[in-house]
Amino acid sequence: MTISEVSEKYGLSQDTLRYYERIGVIPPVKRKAGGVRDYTEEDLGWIELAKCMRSAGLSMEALIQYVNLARQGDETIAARRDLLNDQRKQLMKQYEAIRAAKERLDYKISRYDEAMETGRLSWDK
Amino acid sequence: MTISEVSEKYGLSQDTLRYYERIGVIPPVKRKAGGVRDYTEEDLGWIELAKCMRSAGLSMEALIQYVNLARQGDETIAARRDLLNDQRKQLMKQYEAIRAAKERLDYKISRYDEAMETGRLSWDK
DNA sequence: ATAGCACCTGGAGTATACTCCAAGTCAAGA
DNA sequence: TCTTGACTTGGAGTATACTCCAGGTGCTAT
Repeated sequence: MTISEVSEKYGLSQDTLRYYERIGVIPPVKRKAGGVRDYTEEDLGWIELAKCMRSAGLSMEALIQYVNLARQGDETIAARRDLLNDQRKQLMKQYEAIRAAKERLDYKISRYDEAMETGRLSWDK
Repeated sequence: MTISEVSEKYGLSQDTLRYYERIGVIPPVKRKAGGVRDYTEEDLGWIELAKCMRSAGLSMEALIQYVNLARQGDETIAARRDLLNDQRKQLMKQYEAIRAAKERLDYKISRYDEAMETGRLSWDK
């Protein structure tokens, strides 16, 4: 699969795909004649993983570490599991922060909806 | 309340508090003699709101817009409600992204936990 | 009165994550 | 053969959100 097809498929720019590979967020992609990238199914798996985790807010650094460990083989299984657990913890914190903010927004919005009838908003918190 | 007390109370650096005020994430804080900031309860409310929304990932720009509208009075009630609704939508998207990533992490972690017993990991997705 | 400390401002510097660009390679069609 | 277009690399530039710093002011305790 070419870079333009992968870019299309995942909604990531070609620059971003090359950047991810350059810094190690995904492992190196094999090239065909002329040095042109030819993405395999496995490459696509890494890209999808990176996209999923990035969209949830995981840092590039965490992804790079995970890829580095994965490339070192089975001795790093425990380290990888620990890394994933750490990231899961981060994610749960972020989840809670969003839940709290959403609750606050819902409260404010309900007050604004009321205010739309009276034309003014007397108290704000 | 002084800036050092506010910094302590909310876990935001003094630099960050001054920065938030400078760019308009919170409205201007009244000064006492010598130009020193003296935060009121209302100021603290704005800071807490900013902290809550920032921790959930809302952009500075959205907060600045909200503060600007709020400072213009009751004519902007509808605009503020719309802005809050937009931000709520963003938040729900982020919530879903995190949920999906967490699910994927949970799956991977469970496979790693299994692999800890056999010492290797045969398949990865 | 003077040393020390908390505070002030304006501006420069940093980290993260892209995003853009120049200059070059290569394969395919006119 | 020549041009076109997709691809390559290395490096520079950008946006966001801080974070740090120099130089200065003013209250307070000795």
